[in-house]
Amino acid sequence: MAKPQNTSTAKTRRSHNRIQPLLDASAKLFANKGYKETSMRDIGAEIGMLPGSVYYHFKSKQELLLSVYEQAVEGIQTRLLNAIAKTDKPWERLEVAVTTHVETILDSTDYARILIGVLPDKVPDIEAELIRLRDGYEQVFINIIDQLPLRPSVDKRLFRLMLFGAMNATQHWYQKGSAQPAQIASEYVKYLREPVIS
Amino acid sequence: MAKPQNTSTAKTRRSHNRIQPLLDASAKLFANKGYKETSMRDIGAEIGMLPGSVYYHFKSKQELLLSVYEQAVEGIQTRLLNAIAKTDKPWERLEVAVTTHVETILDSTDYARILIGVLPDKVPDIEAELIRLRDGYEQVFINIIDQLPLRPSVDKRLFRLMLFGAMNATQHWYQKGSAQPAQIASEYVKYLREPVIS
Amino acid sequence: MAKPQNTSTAKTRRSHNRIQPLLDASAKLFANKGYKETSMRDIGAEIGMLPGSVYYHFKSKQELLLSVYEQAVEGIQTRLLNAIAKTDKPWERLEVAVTTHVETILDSTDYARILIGVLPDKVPDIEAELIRLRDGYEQVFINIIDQLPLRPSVDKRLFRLMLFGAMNATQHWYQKGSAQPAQIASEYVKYLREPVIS
Amino acid sequence: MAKPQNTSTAKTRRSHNRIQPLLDASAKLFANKGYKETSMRDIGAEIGMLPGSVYYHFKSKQELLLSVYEQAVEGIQTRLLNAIAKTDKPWERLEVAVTTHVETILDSTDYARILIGVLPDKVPDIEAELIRLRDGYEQVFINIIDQLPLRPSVDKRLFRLMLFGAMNATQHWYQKGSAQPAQIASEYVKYLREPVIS
DNA sequence: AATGAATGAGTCTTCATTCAT
DNA sequence: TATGAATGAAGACTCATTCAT
Repeated sequence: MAKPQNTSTAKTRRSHNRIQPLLDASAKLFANKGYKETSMRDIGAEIGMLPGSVYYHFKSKQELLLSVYEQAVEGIQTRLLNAIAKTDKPWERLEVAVTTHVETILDSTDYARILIGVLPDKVPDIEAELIRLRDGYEQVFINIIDQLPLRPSVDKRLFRLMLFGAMNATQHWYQKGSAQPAQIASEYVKYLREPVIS
Repeated sequence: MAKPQNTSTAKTRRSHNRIQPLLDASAKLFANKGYKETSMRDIGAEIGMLPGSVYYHFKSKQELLLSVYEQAVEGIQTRLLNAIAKTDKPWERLEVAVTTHVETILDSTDYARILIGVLPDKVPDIEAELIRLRDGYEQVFINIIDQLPLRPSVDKRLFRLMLFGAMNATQHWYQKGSAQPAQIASEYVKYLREPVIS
Repeated sequence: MAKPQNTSTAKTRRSHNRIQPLLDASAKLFANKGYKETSMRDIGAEIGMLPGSVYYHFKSKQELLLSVYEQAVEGIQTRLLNAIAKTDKPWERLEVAVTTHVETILDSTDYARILIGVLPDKVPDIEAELIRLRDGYEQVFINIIDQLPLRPSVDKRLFRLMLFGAMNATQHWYQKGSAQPAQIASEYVKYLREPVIS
Repeated sequence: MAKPQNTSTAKTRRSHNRIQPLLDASAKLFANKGYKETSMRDIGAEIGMLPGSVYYHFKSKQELLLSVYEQAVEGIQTRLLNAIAKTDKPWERLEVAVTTHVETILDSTDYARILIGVLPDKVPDIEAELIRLRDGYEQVFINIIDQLPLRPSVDKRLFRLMLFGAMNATQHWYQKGSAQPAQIASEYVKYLREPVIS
């Protein structure tokens, strides 16, 4: 997912110009090693900054995670909304959405990977906030699925949770070289949309 | 999953029986807080033992995790095999398997939850061993899915990974009171087996 | 051996000057109690610092020892070279060298005592480095002995090892008040230089 | 040095028959790794005994060291006395003594190596006792040197300390294959006895 | 805006020792 | 005689955080 374009004015940008590198470094490390496994020293070192200096910009490690999380959600959500804007057909929209989601959490910047890799319940102090952010994003899926012509017996919430579980799990087994993210995504949709039985 | 039943006499039981409490305590804490987030002090305290004493029984925290993991795999696998033994029909077998898996990781002991909650790549030193154990269990699913009469265009590996992702994710959102684990499971199978489209 | 004189101004001195006190404290404790017997807590306490704080300056106990060892070698070597520069006569040079060595390891700073008191093979991880440093110093003696007009039947290496053994052992039995280090040194040289037989 | 022959009666021997293996194991480990570096667990393991069991035979690690030390002194002393009994000539006696000592601390059992390798001042609680034992042995050398026809200007104590330092240091640099212990020993005596100057 | 220095609580682990059995 | 189990103190080291400069 693209780093969120900086919309701030020249003035604020100047004073905050270590913020973005800091977020990028954190995103990278949180995504690759995990939140707990990443130290403030690691983060600082990544951009040639001492651990104490990081505190000038963020008042705690949790704040850092929160900011990264915010940018991550904003980024993936923007991308998703752009992608689904291209069509009106419900199942096509779902496929595009699934493809976008899977592609984003698999190969793009490190930001989106955090959304799946860092579990809110491992950071109790900001768990609620993290979940709130994530829920905002998932709402897009709720809407898409809501438009789907599904049999009444299908529980749309369960359907979404199933889909999310499947999509997010790709991060744990996907490795470059085998199937492409987009292929995985459309297969998943296909298994749900068409009868799988021979 | 059943804790290995203690077949020893009352006499011999006295000596060995700090191992199992230790494993139980570890399972509980690893499952609830995470591996890294659980300290040897926590584990010891859980059964009224000092941190150093734990080392009489396990030579490292990793060894403890490994043992817990082994028991977890053994337990869930036994349970699964028993469950699917009741029927021969492929789709029924799958449904039973999915139900068993979901029920096990949701409500039974803390052991099975570790299988989903503790990611092997967070414990590099024993990562391979952990994966090996887990793969043994997943093989059962591979076999079940292999027997399914699926359209040739369905990639069985992807099908399984999708299912696993969906099943394991339940652990992150399930809360007692709403849908029952068994219901969730059979819904998931239904979405795959029957056309969801109205 | 002279501690490196601090040439910095009062201003800059403030920041850096915990390193040298730390080395001094380590030298003292390593020399008096031994490497293994000295804890990071001991070292920190010696200069009113908490154990964790020591790690701001040195990344491990071994690094600390290594630095102390380096300063020790540098100090004794400088002192030795200065001392032998005063004369050209081979036996005089040896006597001056022996005297300097013995005096240094007996009464001067704690640094030199470490060279004899801390055996490299007790610190396997940096053993090679320690030996390399020590060898650099011993080379000076090799050169001095090489200039000595000795009977061809004398094995210069053994001669040196004998001398070193004798000199360094003084540290284990010497106590202030009896013979002076310089006297001991010149006696040792005399026993080798002149016939000891009546 | 030969393990001290067991002079106890059949009765006491029977009850103490784990003592000697324990001492042997300790001697081996203390000599190879050092006193502090050897744990009671290491010692027990060496003879298939649990750490707690060792305490049935010795009430502390220090007691163990003390016993090992006693046997070591007894052994090397017996060997030395036997060796020097063969001649009356003072310088020959010295050469035999030096040879015996060096051979013993270099190649024989692990016992004698402890005498040089374990420094009494690292075990303050029994330091005095250890020194007393060692002094008993060194007395033999005092006597031998006393018989030597030395110039009056030679300080016999210093002469002995020099010799001991040289002899004991061999343990730190000697490696099988180069000069033989006996050769080293006789060279050392030669350097003192005959003028080394060409 | 950042650094250098330090803190204090916590991490896993080791080990001499004790003691009931 | 020896074991199994546990203790408690200590070990090296890590880390989020603070703060004067």
